[in-house]
Amino acid sequence: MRWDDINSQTCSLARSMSIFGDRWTLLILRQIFMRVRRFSDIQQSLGVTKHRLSDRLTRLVESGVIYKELYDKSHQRFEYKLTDKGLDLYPVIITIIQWGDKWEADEDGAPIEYLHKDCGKLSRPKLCCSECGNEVHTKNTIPQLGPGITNKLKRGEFNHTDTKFYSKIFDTNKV
Amino acid sequence: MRWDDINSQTCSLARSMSIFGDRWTLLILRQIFMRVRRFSDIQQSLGVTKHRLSDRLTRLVESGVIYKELYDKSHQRFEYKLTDKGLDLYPVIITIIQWGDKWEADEDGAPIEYLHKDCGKLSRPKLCCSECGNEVHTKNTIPQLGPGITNKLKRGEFNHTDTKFYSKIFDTNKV
DNA sequence: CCACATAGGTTTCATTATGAAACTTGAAAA
DNA sequence: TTTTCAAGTTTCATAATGAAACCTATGTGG
Repeated sequence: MRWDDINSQTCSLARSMSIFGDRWTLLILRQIFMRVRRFSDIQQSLGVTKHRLSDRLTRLVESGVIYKELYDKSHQRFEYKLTDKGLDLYPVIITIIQWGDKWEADEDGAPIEYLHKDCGKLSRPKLCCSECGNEVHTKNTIPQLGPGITNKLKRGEFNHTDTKFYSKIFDTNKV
Repeated sequence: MRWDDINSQTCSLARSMSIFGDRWTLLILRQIFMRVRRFSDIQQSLGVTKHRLSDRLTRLVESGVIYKELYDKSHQRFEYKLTDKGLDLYPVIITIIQWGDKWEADEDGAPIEYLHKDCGKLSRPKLCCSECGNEVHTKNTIPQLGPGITNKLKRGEFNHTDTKFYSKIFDTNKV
């Protein structure tokens, strides 16, 4: 299956991967979160080639994750800033960093720590239930078919790729 | 910069990307979380080529995210299961799915919903502070240099790549 | 017993994606 | 006037990926 075909699937993870499922995109976004917002600053700090960076930034603008803002009119130069859609990637980046801190850091510990303004303490953010506030993990959640699938099934619009994708997980005939 | 060089950086995000920063790895792990654990089941459900799948599974085993468990002795066949390190990727996958549900789903809504056993309600997990429990987002957190950097700086072991990486974000001379 | 099927791969080869380095462009600083 | 700089683009070699055929050790139906 090709890159561009993946995001046609009815799967939020697959669609997300079609936007930032590569080596660089999340690193670029992290720099932007950290206020490294100009082309050459991002390029030099990450060691990504200009070619690749240019391509990734274009794609991120196209998918509405970042936008360009003029900061030097005479040179027509831009800073890259996060849209609301991009700002919403903060939990994704933090969660991955948390995992890396725990499982891939060396003996020295976490490279960066996060101070939470609300309480003034160093925070290790956790994933919590929106309803009861308890921590969420594999063992205490049950995935079930949502409207994105059941509606399509009712209308008979569930395609072959999606059927193969979900039939191993759910009994899609039982809806 | 090459793929294999990235994870030598002192950055938890970069190191994580060197493990699952590609189109397929997180999709494969998601299937394993969803109990799709055999080679051909994963392969057919995702539409990934056998070649790629074989390669990705090998890498995930090597990096300690999954392990092989014999389920058919005469055929020497294995299921792929998550280690503790792999199970800890659940928040990463859920957080990305949440983002995809919000920003990339079609009108029908989320393909899959998650029932939280603790409270019996459909949950939209959020990132919360480990100390005070309040939600964590860009605006209310302050990143600061952690021991993973300061210790190396004190010992003079901070390399050129890392310096370039962090100097745009922090004043690493001030430590 | 023979032909065929099945799971879980590996091999081969064409296509894409990526990296490295040189080139471009327009303005400004020395 | 020459040089520098930011922000790219172009070119070309190398690496990653996809598609499809092949392999191997069972198991099954006739």
